[in-house]
Amino acid sequence: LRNRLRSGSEVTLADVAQHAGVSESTASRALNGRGELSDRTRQAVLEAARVLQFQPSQLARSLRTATTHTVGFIVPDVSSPFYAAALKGAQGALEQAGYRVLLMDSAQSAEREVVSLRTLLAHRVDGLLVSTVGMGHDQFEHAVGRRVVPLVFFDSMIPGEGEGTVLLDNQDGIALLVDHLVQHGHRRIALLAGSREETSGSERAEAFADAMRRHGLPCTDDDIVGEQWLDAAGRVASLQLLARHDPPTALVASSVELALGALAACRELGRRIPDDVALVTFDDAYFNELLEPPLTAIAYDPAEVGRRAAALLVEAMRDEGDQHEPRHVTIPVRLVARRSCGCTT
Amino acid sequence: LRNRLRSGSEVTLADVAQHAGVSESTASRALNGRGELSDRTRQAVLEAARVLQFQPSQLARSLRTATTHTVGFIVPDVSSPFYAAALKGAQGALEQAGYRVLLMDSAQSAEREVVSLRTLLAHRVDGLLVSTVGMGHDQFEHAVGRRVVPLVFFDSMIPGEGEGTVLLDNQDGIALLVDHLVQHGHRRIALLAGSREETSGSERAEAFADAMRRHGLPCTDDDIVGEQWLDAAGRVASLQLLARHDPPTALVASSVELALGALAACRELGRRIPDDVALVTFDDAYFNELLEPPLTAIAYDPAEVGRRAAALLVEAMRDEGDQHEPRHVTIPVRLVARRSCGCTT
DNA sequence: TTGTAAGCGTTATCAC
DNA sequence: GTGATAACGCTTACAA
Repeated sequence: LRNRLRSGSEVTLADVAQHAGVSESTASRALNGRGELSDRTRQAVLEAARVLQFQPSQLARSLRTATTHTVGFIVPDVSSPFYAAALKGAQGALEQAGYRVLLMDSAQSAEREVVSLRTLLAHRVDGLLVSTVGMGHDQFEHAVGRRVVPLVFFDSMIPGEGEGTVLLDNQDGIALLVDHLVQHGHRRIALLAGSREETSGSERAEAFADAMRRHGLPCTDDDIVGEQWLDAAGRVASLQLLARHDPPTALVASSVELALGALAACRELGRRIPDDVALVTFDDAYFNELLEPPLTAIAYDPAEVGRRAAALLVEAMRDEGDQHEPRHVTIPVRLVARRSCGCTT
Repeated sequence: LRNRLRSGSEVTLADVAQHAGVSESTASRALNGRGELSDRTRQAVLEAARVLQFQPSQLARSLRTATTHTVGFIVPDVSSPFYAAALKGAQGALEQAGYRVLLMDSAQSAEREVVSLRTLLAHRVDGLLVSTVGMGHDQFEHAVGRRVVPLVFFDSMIPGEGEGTVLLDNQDGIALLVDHLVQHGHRRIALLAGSREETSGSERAEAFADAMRRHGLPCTDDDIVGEQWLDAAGRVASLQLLARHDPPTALVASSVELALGALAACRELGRRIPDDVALVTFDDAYFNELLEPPLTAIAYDPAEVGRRAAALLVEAMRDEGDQHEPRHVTIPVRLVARRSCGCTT
């Protein structure tokens, strides 16, 4: 009783055991439903725990069992709609599976990502969910060291690393966009690109070049501009593109932020969408419909990315022993045509 | 060496000590910079730790020191732009102060919020940052029990609880909106309300009634409609309001989600903004400028809410002993006039 | 069915 | 300066 005051006022298993008149091990068993024991003692222990409002220390439990039921989650920017949604999806799925999430924001820096990784490992997380900003293999290896926790990448990966990856169908998304513009008769098309250090950035850029090539259309390095996922970057890139002597007649934005930047640039320049220049984008934000003009976009469920990644990770943590092949899942995307491409819906 | 294989392949302090040829206590001291010890041994230990890639177990450390350097963060919905931004602000500030964040999403349910609280306490977090969906005092007391961890509320609080609160200036924000509409000549104004269970919902509703009263304008319960922060709810409420025989000439949305719903409703009904009905809103999302028409809104820095809350919490955790008065901070807001109110900027 | 005791990886209090 | 040793709060063989 007085004991409680001393040790941080926490009720411990010892208190419960004493109150119930049994040993600590019996109390432990009763609470965890392990081993056989009489109904009377079990009830007594449960009752004692209830009365004392006992809450087992996860710390002590984890130290003993070498499992924390905690997973680390690393993203370039939690406040971005995509990552926020993915986080929500993952958090929900993980909580259902009995895991807590420890969150880190790498702030678009590979260096901070490495630090986050180490911090999370020091906390002995049972698994890791990461969207990398582009660590190299060496950097990654150095960060995790000899540690062997299951890890799954989502949205952005390091080839050959991790027990799984969950990526959007970037290839298909960009192809849908370009095909659609070509159907509208466009031939000079440019891409507003994001960071090529990230998988989604590089895949979308490559997919763009592929699609253009497939249609027999010209596509040089000059037609793929930008390297940051910021609307400011989208604006600058668009301004630059539209200032050409022979400007593109259509713009493909690699993300909605970039598209917003393009929209702003067009207003500044007095270019009308889609008449002067068409605009289509990856990411179908919930406000796309309400913009002027409504934006033609690639839609998908961002929370699903988090959920699938979580599912893969939970599986990997479950049978940690066996060494199975890394699993790769691709999240499907679809085209939502509105007015910014030239459609008159 | 072989030791490592046995115990989860983790390098422990014992390994470091052995490698450096010193005792565990000395190794600990060297790594933590406590106590005086010769430069030679300190170097030896540091070197051993480096070579072995030693990473102290935060688990063991926490169990021993009774401090986890972890804070729990509870929000109604991480994927909402506001909470995502607040989270980012808080995470950054906490990380700088040496704390990790354990995230929980209450999914708008008081019940789940209670569960989250208990989970976090079981993990022995050093502090709590929570935006409540509206637990009652009793529910709250029951959840935390006799536990005494510093807690600060942000955006939504429980009166009389916690070591501090960080709220937006809801009163001022709504007043600015109503005043502005009145200046435009509006007299029949209605409010699209959010959940009155949350502080921001109730304060905004009350502020609206106050402002109307102050201007000598009529304001009954019928003029304050809705009770959820969803755009779908905003749409339904708007539809209902505009279907009246004597519809309001201006709508004040309590949040940008609600405003988006209103926008959608107006389109469906063919009502033109601001000519047929004016629309203004709390929350200045980055796309407000690009909507049609651009939305007049109350702007503020959502990340700042998180940062301030984190600062308050860190302070409270630092001098946990002393019992000082709860601190309350109010985040200032400002009006950004665009076209949806009738301005012709 | 229940109790005893060892141990998880640290830090802190003593001695030496 | 440095090293035993005892916790921290729990789980789990192994005994009884």
